[in-house]
Amino acid sequence: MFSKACEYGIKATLYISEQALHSEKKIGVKDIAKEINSPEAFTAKIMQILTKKKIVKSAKGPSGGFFIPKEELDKIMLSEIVEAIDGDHIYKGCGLGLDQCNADKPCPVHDKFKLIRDELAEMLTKTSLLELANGLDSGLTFLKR
Amino acid sequence: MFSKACEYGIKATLYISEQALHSEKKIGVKDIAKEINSPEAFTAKIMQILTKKKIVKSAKGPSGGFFIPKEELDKIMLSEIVEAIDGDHIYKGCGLGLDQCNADKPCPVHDKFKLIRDELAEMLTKTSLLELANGLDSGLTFLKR
DNA sequence: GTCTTTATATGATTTTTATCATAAATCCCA
DNA sequence: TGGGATTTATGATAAAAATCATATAAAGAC
Repeated sequence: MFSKACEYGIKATLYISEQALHSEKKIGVKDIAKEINSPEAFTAKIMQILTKKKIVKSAKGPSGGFFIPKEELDKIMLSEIVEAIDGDHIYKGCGLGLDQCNADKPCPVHDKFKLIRDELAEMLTKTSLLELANGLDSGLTFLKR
Repeated sequence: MFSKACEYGIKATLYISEQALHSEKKIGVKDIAKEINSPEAFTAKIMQILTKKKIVKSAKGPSGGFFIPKEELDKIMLSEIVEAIDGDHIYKGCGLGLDQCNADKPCPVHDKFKLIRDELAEMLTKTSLLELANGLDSGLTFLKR
C-alpha cells in the first residue's frame, strides 16, 4: 500500500507525537530508529523530507533532535505525511496504472477503485496525529513487533 | 496498490476475457502486449504465472496462445489474479508493515485500515472477469491510454 | 519427418527502491 | 572561541522489482 519509506515516516512521526504529549524534549534519530525498528540512516533521510515539508521541526546541536509542538498534533493529518513521502499517487493514480483514467475514459475497474480510494483518502485526511498518539499513549496500540 | 506485474496480469486477463466473448480463438502474447501496452517478454512471464495457477489456459504451436473458456468467465474473480501475482499481502498485511499486527496487538492504524482492506477484498472477490469484460466489450471502459 | 509458430523456461540486464556511509553545517557549552 | 554533539546534505552500495534476451520444447501444417 505505502512504500517502506512512508511506513517508517508514519511510525516516526507517531513516536514523536506521543513523546510530545508528555515533554518538550527533542528526539534524536537514533532514538526514533530504535523505537520503530527502522534502519537509522534511512530514517534520517526520511526525517529530512518531513522537516522540509514542515511536518516536523528539527533542532541541531546537542540536545537537538526532532519534535512537534503539542498544540499542532490535532492539526496534522496522516494524509500530509503520506503525500509528503509517497505523493498523491494513491489517491489519484489508476488502479491498473493507466496514465489517463477518468470518468470519461475509465479503465475497467475505475469506478470500483474510486470508491475505495476515496474512502482511503477520507480516512487519511480525517485522522490526526493526536488521535493516533493517544492510542499509543494509552497502551492500546503499538509501533513495533 | 498493485505491482506492475499484477497490473499487466489483470489487463491481459481482461483482454483475453473480452475476446472469449466472441470467439474461441487463442491469443498470442504478442497480441496481448500490443493491446495492453506492456513489454512483451515481461508479459510472457506473467502469463506463465497465470497459466500455472490455472487462471488462463494455453496451447502451443501454430494458432496456439492463451484463452479462457467462455463459461468460466463469471466464475473467475479479480481476487484470484491479484493473489496469484501479488499474493495476499494486500488483504492481510499491516498498513505500517508490522510483522505481527492484529486486534490483540494492533498498530495505530490497524482498525482504520482494516475497514478499507476488507472493502477492497470484498470488491475483488465479487468482481468477475465476465462483468469487466462486458464493460470493455460495450465500449464503456478501456485498457490503454 | 521437417519446418514454422508459439508457449515455456531460465538467466541477464536495467531500473527503482531501500539501505548504508561519509562529509558538511549548525548549535550548544565550556 | 573552539570542540563535541547532532542534524543536514549528498553520494555510494545493496536489494528488489521490472524489463529484456535467449534457448528449449511442443504442436500443427505441409
